[in-house]
Amino acid sequence: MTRTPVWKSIAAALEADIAAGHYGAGDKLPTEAALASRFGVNRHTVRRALGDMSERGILRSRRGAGVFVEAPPTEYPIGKRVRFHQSIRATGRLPQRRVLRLESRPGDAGETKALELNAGSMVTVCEGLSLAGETPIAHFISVFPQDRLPGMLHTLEEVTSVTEALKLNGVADYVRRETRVTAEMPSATQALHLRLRESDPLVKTVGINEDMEGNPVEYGQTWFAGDRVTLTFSND
Amino acid sequence: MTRTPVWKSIAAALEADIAAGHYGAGDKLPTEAALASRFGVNRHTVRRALGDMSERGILRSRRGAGVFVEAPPTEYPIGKRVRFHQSIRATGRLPQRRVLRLESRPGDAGETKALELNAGSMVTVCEGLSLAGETPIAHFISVFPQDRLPGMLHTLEEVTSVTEALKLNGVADYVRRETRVTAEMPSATQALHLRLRESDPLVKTVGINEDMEGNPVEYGQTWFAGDRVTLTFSND
DNA sequence: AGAAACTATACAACTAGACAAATCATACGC
DNA sequence: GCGTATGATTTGTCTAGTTGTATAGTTTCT
Repeated sequence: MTRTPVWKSIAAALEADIAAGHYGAGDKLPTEAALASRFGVNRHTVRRALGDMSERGILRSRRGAGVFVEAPPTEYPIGKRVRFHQSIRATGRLPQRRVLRLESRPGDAGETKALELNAGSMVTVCEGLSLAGETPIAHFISVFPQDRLPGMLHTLEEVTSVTEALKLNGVADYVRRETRVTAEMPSATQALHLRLRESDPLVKTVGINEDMEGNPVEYGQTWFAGDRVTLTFSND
Repeated sequence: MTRTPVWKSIAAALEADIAAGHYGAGDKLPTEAALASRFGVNRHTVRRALGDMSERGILRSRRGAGVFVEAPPTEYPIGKRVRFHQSIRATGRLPQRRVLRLESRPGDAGETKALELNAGSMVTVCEGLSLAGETPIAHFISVFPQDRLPGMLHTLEEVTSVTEALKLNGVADYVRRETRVTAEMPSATQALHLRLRESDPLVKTVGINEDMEGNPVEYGQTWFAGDRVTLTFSND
């Protein structure tokens, strides 16, 4: 008789609730147990509905915490000027960076080549997370030439915006020379930091920013949580 | 689908930090609360990681004071006497070897030359993993001269320490004649065995041990997981 | 008979919050 | 200058709640 499975109608009911504004982005749904009793079914049946919605990106569950309504993906424009803080602020959320590592060391072959330095030149490395509000968006490793920007290490300890840090080091403006995009699977640590499963793919961008004289000032690798961000390219 | 528990990734990340020298012996780690927010998890999850590391002797915590680095994961001294079991035990952890391959065969050109044997002489080969506690530290291939040490093949089946195996074959003591160090990227198999990404570099050492009469008794190649081990050289 | 949907139970992993106990830094009194 | 009181920090412990996963059994439809 029941042509449609129970779990599908549960998913539909929950989607209707969300569409009606009953639950907004970021809100916590009732617990699986509560939903199970509300719909008069077993918890596993609810879980199937929730699992389906999670796969479609509507929900995200955190073990031990609950199930939450996911925000629609952030539009991240990549063009001549790539500015993280501006992009996030445009979506009405608070851009943040959390620094995981900050060090000076000799650059490896790839880094010195990208920054057009002599082999073995010192570089300043900043690794961290980009957040929109509370949600981690991306994991990045930025490499700066230390001889051209000797004060970056110190500046980055106090300033979280790259744009601002560069400005404080004499780079008033900078533009993106090139951006390469690939897909990668997250390492265990990345999955942890970005709060996603090891099976969720990342979008990796490798980019070089140069100052107005054409000198490279930053070689950056960024791993975006694929389903939280939509990269958009424009030639402006 | 979280294959590796979160707390294990946290422990691994902290161990890597310690191995990289971000926190030295005796240093105080960030507070549990700070680590929790850095990794985006609950404090209890951090505590589980710290507890695991404490059990392995890497950390020591004092109520009200903080968590301190007891011993860096692996300071691996390379000098006249290179003793894997001693080095690991000194860090308060259980040294282990897991044998992957054990065989006798004619030695190739490089092996017979290093061991000062006639071309085509038989050698005993032992390939395996070195572990500190649960953590794989290195992948090694040891080659022994079979005519000087005919019993090694059998002894190595029962004894995990090279020092002990050599002693049982009449080599009471031995010293390192020379050690060469290079960097290599791991093969897929090595990455798997050492539980690291194929992008994580290895430190490769090639060494010759000789008995007190100056006869080579072991020609060993070892690939260390670069972020878990710090090789230290001394001329004692 | 077999597959799909659903139920039932149990445990592991993680979150959340609260409070106790030890430690540390600082100000105060003398 | 020195000991002490005090309050903030930090780890240790406890209770409770939530999601993830595994196993096994029942119903229903074809």
